[in-house]
Amino acid sequence: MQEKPAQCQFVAALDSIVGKWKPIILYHLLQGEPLRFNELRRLIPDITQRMLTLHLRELEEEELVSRVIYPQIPPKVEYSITEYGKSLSPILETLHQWGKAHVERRQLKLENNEQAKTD
Amino acid sequence: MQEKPAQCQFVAALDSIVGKWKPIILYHLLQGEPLRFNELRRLIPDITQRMLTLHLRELEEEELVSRVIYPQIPPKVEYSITEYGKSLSPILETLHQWGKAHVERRQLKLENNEQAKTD
DNA sequence: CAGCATCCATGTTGATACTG
DNA sequence: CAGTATCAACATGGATGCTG
Repeated sequence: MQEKPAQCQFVAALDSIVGKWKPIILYHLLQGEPLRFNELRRLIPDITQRMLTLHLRELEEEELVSRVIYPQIPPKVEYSITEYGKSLSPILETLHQWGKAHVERRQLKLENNEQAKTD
Repeated sequence: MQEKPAQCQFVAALDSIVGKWKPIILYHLLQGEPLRFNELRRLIPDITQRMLTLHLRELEEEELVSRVIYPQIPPKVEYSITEYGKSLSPILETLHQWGKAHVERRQLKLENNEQAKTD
């Protein structure tokens, strides 16, 4: 632990966040409303059933998301962000802001390249 | 782009940061001093030559890191953080803080479980 | 010193079909 | 509705040997 202290924390944090769909799942749940399985699917059109299940299980395992089952037919399951999960909000927000700027910057570069060609 | 705006930014941001070793590489370069290839290897003992090369190339590609070659024998190459790369600092810092708390929390839970057993 | 090339092991995600 | 199971594809990382 002593010889690679910084790395541990990064890895621990990133493990909770990475996974192709975790940030976007957390993002939606951080809006505050509990969401049902199929509601999440609709909000994240490209995700497969399988990956949504897997990632939700992992987030639940880490106590970032809570899962409430209503024992009824048809089944109803609601996912919501936990108090602990809310502590991720600053990270997600920072990532979101930076990502936005990053995309815009990349876009600008492409446009400049196009411009250079026609000059 | 319109139907999944949030996702794009997250993915864009995370792409720049993930990769098993990127955060730790950026972390070291963010200290300010330019570092040579083998200096980075020493600072990150577990990384392989291959991965250090690959990740540095990707970071360079995104203009987060700059690579300066001194044409001499033996070769000398220095890597340093770019101005743009410095904009990642808040993200890395936030991740680092959260990761630290996350690890401590997990540790606490384990201890409590041990405690429960002996009770 | 600072790499590149090759091959291989593993992990992650996707496609598809099926179920209480 | 909210999953599970299985198989296949692809991405990521590691080990090793070689080079200007």
